[in-house]
Amino acid sequence: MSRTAAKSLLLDASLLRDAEALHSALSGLLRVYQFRDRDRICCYDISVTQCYALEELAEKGPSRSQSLAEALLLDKSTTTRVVDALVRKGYAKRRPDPDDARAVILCVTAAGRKLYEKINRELIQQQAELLRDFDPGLRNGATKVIEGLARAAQARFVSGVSVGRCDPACGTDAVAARCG
Amino acid sequence: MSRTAAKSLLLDASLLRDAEALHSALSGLLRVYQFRDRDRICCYDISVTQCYALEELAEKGPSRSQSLAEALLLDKSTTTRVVDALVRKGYAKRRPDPDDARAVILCVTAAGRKLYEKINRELIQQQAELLRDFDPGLRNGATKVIEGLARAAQARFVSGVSVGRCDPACGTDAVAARCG
DNA sequence: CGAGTATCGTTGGCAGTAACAACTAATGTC
DNA sequence: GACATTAGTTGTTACTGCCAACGATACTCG
Repeated sequence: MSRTAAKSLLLDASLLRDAEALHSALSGLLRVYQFRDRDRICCYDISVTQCYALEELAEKGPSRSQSLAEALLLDKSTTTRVVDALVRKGYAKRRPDPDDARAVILCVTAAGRKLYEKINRELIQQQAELLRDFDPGLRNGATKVIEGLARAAQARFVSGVSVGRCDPACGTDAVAARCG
Repeated sequence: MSRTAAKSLLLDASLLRDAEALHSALSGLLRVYQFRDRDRICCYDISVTQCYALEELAEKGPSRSQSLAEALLLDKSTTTRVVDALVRKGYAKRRPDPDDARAVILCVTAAGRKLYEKINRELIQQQAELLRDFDPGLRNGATKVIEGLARAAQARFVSGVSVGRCDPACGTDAVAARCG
């Protein structure tokens, strides 16, 4: 055990350096892409979150409100309101669930699918322009790396029990507010 | 030119596939990390955007409101309000700019720096845990890829003239709202 | 069966995010 | 010194996101 501990300590220095670099790089990436999404998606008729919801419904098919919330990592109340907006704008609709009178089935309308596909095409087109400057061999690798990172982050940050989060180790003092 | 065009067409198929895969992977990554940030940062006393602002001021030093807005890719009015919150909570302060009576100099307070460093340490620690499962050779590569992607996206999505965005080619019809 | 409990989704309330437009005050420019 | 420009703030609107409370339905077990 002491050997392992020593080794782990040795690794820690470089690991922390890497973690810091990754953190910094990811911050930048997130910022730019959030900006891009605001900028592009909001040129149309819906907000970014609304578009994510539309995407989820369009790609994965009809869904209950709760599973949509889980997929989007949103609170159920937020999901209700996001769907409200989509319904109001005619891009989604709610149907009663025949199996459970409490639940609703959410699905996209034809207009919703059309809009989603249009936005999606544009976003992908933008990625294509960006990738065009990359070495073809790197392109695939980049996606692989992102996917791996996303998977790892999903597993680690979105605590196993699906919705429950903020494990006891969260922060050290001012945790009370949201994690109490 | 026709040869180039033909070649470009040939490339387009694989390029589009790659773009689609990247788009999808990035969507997931963004979603998980946004969730993580909400979850971790909001355990403390500030919101995600407020933390980004704090970070910018702590890492890059005092700054005018406008350059902070540019760095965060936010509207100047949003920036004003984000800073309002930080000032109210005692993490930042505004000082008059001796060179220009219209401008203000924004800087973090000691409490602000302390809070930022604490949050930052935690976020980096989380990345380290995540990276621990990665092959050491891959770790560095991952960061490189993310950095490259962020740079390319910055250059491409954040149109050259710093703040001006939504070029004429944006979307095709419903552009009016924000880009008119 | 029927009381108690759990779950599904909605609503209310609050703070924050984000944009555009209009505005004030200070600078520049001619 | 008039006129446009720039820096930052404020007003307005819509959306995000959380927690808590609620009504309605479903489950459970005595």
